[in-house]
Amino acid sequence: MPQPPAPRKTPGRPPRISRDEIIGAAFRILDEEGVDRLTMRRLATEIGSTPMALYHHVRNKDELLVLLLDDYATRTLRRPELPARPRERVIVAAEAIHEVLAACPWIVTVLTADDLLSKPALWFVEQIVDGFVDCGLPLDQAVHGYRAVWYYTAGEITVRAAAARRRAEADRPIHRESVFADLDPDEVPRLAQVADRWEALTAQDTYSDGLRALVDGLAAR
Amino acid sequence: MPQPPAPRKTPGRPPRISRDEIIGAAFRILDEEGVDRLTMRRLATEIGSTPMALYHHVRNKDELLVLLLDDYATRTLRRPELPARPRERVIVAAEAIHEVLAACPWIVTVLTADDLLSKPALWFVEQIVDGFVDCGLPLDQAVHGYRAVWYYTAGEITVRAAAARRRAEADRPIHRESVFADLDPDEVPRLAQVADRWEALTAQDTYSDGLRALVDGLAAR
DNA sequence: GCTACTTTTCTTACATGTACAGAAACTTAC
DNA sequence: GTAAGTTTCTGTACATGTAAGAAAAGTAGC
Repeated sequence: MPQPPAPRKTPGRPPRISRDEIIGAAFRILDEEGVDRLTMRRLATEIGSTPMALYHHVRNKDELLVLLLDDYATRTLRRPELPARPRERVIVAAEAIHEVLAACPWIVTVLTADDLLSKPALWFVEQIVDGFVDCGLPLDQAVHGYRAVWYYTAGEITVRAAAARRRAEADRPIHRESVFADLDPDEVPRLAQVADRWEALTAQDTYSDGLRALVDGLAAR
Repeated sequence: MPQPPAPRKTPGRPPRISRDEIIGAAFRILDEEGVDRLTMRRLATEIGSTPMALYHHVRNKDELLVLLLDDYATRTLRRPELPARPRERVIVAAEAIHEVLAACPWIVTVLTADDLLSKPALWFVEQIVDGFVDCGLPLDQAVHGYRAVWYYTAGEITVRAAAARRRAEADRPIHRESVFADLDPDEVPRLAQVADRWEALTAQDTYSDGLRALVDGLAAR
């Protein structure tokens, strides 16, 4: 004879939805309809509930996005083969994080809201800190080194995402153009020199180059 | 005899408010009541107009904030004495930008929306690019160097602002604590080692240290 | 004067995140 | 059974940014 599915022991009204269900539905919406369609109302109807019911499982929309990122990272982050040289280890670990984050631009609004110290990322943070220690840095400085790498990485992602968003809304008169339009070659000669190539130059992906420079500089202390 | 204030020649309904007036009022509100009170409605009543009238002088709220930042930077940015050594020049210029931005946390939402290529900042960008060129970098690499510095700077500001915001809302169970609560010393030994000092370590201001490392690494190419 | 045109302002309306106040659906104690 | 307590859910309401269109206030040509 079939039992009642799970004889609950906790008091109170039994939940009809769960945090996992919310995250799953949110991810579906994100995937199929884009980040703009991911609203609390849309999400509620997706799981057959009401907007405010969500707030019993998630503090607010930002936390939901953080949880989504956690979930995504857990499924996506694969621990790479780490090179033996500590400096390379730092770089590979940072690049792995960067790669995952760069692939999901929707987290940008939350990227800074929590500094990516989610559990799946901890191993990578460990590798970075440990790599710096193996480079000869004292532990405290190694942590600061990780912070510097994180600042650089988070900045790259957010700035690049903003640039992409700006390109997408091509109708607006691009701010940069107007600034670059009348550069005074006496005042800012270098900028005037590259003005026409600025767009192309800044479109290049130089994350790894900058990262290596940063790590080199940090390890050389 | 007093003339009618300015015999207009342009057709159309004469404007009752100006962009400058909007920015001025916005700044007053920002200063006196904080960024949370700076809403389009509040701003409209401040200058005796209606919310939608603002939109004829400003594309949207983000652009308003960018304009505000421009205005603020124009009044605040003072060109510092630049050292002779190119590497130091880059650092001083970057620190000047950082100092101004760090002082007004309200721009964080816009920081990335436009990459600070506003006119008052151009001189500083020039100094950074020129400093890298004088370090021996080809012009293209110098521009990339500036980008790296900007990524690092923007990241530092936004991440730090987010951390401050999080500290301000001290009621919520801080995410970081829960992540750091049960660190497995076998899995992440370094992190477990610094877990109790993490908060203090990351609260330190290490912007300049990281910047120097980055610039050193970039200049060494 | 009047009409056409232009530019700015105002009114109304909507989507969004979320606060707040109960109502609903359980368990436990009697 | 009933009462108390706890947790989850629902309904309503508000502040916000802003889209769309109507109205207002001018100029230019007649």
